[in-house]
Amino acid sequence: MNNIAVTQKPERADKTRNRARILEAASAAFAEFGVEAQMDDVAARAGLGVGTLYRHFATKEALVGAMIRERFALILDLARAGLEREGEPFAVVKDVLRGGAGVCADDVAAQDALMAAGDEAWRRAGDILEELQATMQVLIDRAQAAGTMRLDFDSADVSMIMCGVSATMSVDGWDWQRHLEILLDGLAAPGAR
Amino acid sequence: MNNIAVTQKPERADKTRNRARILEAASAAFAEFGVEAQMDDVAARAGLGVGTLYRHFATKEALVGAMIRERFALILDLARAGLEREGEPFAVVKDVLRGGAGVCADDVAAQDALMAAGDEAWRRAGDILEELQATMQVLIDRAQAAGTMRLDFDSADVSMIMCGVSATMSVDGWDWQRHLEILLDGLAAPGAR
DNA sequence: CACAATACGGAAGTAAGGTTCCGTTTGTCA
DNA sequence: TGACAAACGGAACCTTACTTCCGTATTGTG
Repeated sequence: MNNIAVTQKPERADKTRNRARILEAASAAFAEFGVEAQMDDVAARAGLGVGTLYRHFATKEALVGAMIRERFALILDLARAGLEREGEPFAVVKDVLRGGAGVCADDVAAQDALMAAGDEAWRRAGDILEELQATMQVLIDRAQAAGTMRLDFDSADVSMIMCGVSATMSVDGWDWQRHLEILLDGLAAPGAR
Repeated sequence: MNNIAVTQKPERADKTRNRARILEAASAAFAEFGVEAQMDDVAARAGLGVGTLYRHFATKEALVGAMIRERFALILDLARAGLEREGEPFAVVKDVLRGGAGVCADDVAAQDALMAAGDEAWRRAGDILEELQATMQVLIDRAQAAGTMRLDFDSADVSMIMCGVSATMSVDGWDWQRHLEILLDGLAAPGAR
């Protein structure tokens, strides 16, 4: 984008530090209040003024977008690790999905915020989401080729079911792990369970 | 509640008519804008002033609560009809769930509004939800007794998975029916599919 | 038909929270 | 160490919606 002028001054140290602080504070704030978390609160937790927050992230949506990126980068790592794994391919798919759900569940309320995030926030993470989808597709292809996974399911559907599971994480008393397991059982090839 | 004085004057005709209009208008507005639908807009669609809207529903939350009631009353009818049906009990459970999802999908964006509704709105529909749950439990018991449905699932989990499916309905390009079918396959007794 | 009683209309009030602005402070480099 | 650019702080601003209030209109009854 703006890397045309390659010889630019390095970023000031406080800026780098503060960006990290903001992201951390935002995680905490969104975890506590969901989407309702307030910019003032995020800034306070980071020990900074709102003005500073806004110089790092021009809008609340941009901040949420950055958080989405971080989270999906984590999940992408899991999926990539799955590519290397030996063993029954459908089992690998299931483990990756369990892992991904785990990442979301680690921080349920922040998850809540992501679910309510606008299109714009998601667009900002578009490249990572695409890569994640491509990786999942490879894993799915393997499992389907092995005959252990149902055929009418692809990487686009992964987002759908993970969104469904995530949506249920924030309700007390609901057991999202069972929800996920039911879904995973449903993903098995007919007769393979 | 306030039916102690049984001999009260009948409601004025315009009041009854307007209440119905508001509910209809609210459906349309929520369908178009989700939770973001505005009270002013609902009033305008009903051809009424905001003041009138507020005399019928004291807060936005109360209005949403009334809508939730209406919707779940419909689903409750489906579940009750399921009680009468002959045939394989797990198939009945599946059909009722498909029907319930259909009711939600009829009006996806309104569904969106319900998902984002606060606790208070849900509490107002508490009695219907309880009855729905009790009815579903009967259907589930039958299916589990027949050995065709997985045993680690009860009526409380119904809300969870339906919420998961509903969360998924409002995204273009996602096939919530497949999502539901995967879940239903996962609900079968192990080895029964 | 007139009179209560009930309901309606919609402008104005209010609260909440995202965003801006500009004076002050901090970091970097010579 | 001094000077300039880059960052910061946070009070004030502005928009957006929900809600209230009270004068006006409608309904139903004797």
